[in-house]
Amino acid sequence: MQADLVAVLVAVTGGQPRILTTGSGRALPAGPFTSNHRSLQASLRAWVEKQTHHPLGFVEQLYTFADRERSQQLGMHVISISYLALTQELDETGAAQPGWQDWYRYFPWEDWREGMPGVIAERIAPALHAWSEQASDSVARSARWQRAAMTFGLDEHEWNEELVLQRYELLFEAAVVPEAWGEGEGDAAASLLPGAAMGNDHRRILATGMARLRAKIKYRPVVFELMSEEFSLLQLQQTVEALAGRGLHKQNFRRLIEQQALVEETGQVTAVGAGRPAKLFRFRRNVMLERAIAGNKLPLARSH
Amino acid sequence: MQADLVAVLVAVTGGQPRILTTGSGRALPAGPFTSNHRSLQASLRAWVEKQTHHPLGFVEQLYTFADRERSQQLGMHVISISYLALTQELDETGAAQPGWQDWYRYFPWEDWREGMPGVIAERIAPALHAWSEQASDSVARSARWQRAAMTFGLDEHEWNEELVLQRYELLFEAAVVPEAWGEGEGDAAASLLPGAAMGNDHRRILATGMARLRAKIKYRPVVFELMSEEFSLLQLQQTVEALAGRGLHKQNFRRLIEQQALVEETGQVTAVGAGRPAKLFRFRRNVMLERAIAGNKLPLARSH
DNA sequence: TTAAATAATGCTCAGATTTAGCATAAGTCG
DNA sequence: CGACTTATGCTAAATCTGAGCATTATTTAA
Repeated sequence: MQADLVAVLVAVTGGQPRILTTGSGRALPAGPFTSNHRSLQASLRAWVEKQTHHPLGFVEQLYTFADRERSQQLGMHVISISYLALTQELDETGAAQPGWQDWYRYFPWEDWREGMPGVIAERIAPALHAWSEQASDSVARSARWQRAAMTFGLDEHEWNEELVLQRYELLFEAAVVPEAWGEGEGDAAASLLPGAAMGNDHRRILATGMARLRAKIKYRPVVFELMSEEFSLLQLQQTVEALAGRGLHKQNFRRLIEQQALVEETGQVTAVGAGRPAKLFRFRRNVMLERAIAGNKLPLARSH
Repeated sequence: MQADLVAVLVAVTGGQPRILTTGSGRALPAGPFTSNHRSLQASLRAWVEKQTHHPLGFVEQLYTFADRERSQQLGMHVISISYLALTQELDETGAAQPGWQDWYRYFPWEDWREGMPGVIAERIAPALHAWSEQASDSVARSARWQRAAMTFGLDEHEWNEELVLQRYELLFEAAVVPEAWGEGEGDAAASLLPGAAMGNDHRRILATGMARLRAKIKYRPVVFELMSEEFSLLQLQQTVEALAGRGLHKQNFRRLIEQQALVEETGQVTAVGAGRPAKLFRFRRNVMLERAIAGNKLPLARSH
């Protein structure tokens, strides 16, 4: 039995959520768990930090799975232990590192910052409707559609940004993502959705990581791991929006951040472009402990 | 490399939260991951169901760890994958199964149903205070006490029932639990707290499971996996209270349950003892899907 | 038979939180 | 200077929560 580590390594650059990939964007970075490390997490940290030249601010285990399919030999399992980790894309010199991709490249339907993405009404809803109709009896048909509608915020249902994994799994079941097809099995291409696929079950792991992060930012101050030392509240908000895939109400966002005393003013203001200059803030790392224990909230009300 | 499965198997019987143990209550049930199963979860399910003669309603992975310490040979790791699973203690005939223990036996300080347990003021607070004082400088001392106070709800701090793991780890660091001591290392016994220890890191795993479950019942309808087919709202409430380790406000509890349409009346009433008979309810399994997707809430306000 | 005692339920209220906007201030740009 | 952009202050309304009062239905003890 062998153990692999797989990482969903997230950064937010220029208001876009990014993940580190390998294999021309078809895989998540992965490596064997080498026994010369004390623990799994230590092993992961060492390995990722060597690749990115950035300390990992936040690391969290996602899920462990063992799939026989993934191994050549029958009866042989590879155990994969997946992690979510937060970092920054650019190194100290601001140089771009290769391999980073926008995560909405893999999940175009997850980005609701500009409202419901066209792909949902144009492609996903019809596909899921067709899938619903394939069910044997009318009860199963309506159950399928119910599920589809709730998961994707169709009909009267609200969009819930945390259901990234459920949505992916639904699309998988409905066989409208290429991963659901075996090797060279039919002309899938025609019926496929936009959104890049990945090898193995890496897109599923990515979905798990996205879901976890979207849930986490609501009650733990992890966003700050993605920010540079000083930032404006708008930058902070845009980072949250990038991750959550939805717009936030600006005034309420600010109120909550300041109310919880998560940040302090640096005294500086932004030098740049148009509009009134924004005050700069820094994260009060000293509240880390309290908040990590007590919990905190980020507002996720809709915007506009 | 070898993989073990460890299960925190929870039931609530007679208003008490119970866990399945082995080795005279010194260990959690564990077994090797056998390769003749498709997945980890399938393997765990099969194995536990054989032991308990109960289908597992709810299974969730907790954490995977690899500790060199746990293995004899240097450089050899055993990977342990821990799970939380919910079931019922009694089999169909109502016969008691061996090995079940009250979980507060291992964590007496976690049961606040009758208010703050005496052990906190009498033993834990003094021990943690002493530990704080051992720190080198005054900043570290006050940081230690701050942490202790927040974690255990001392001073002005609120008790947070979800911090089971943090509390255990704090006690471990302060070396007031026997697991923190090496084999036969000194007369620990004198300074030890009430609360049964476990072998390996099983008490830590149990703490992880308790914490996860306490968090989960607040937003997923998992309590129902622990109930029998029909139940009164008081029984339901007492089950939640048993898990959460705190009392709830009865009227508010009912309001939330009914408001969310999680249950439906069976038309029956309880036959038993004192007081006005209670209506019996059953869980509306058909809302399982919606709720599993949409989330739901259990109230956890204090009672009295 | 009646007075506790025990539970179940119905309702109300005040305070806190959340959502959605309005209004204004302080800059940049053409 | 006027249009435009972004930052910020404030508030009203709706909802959610925590607490507690009051009443009803049964069992048990006096």
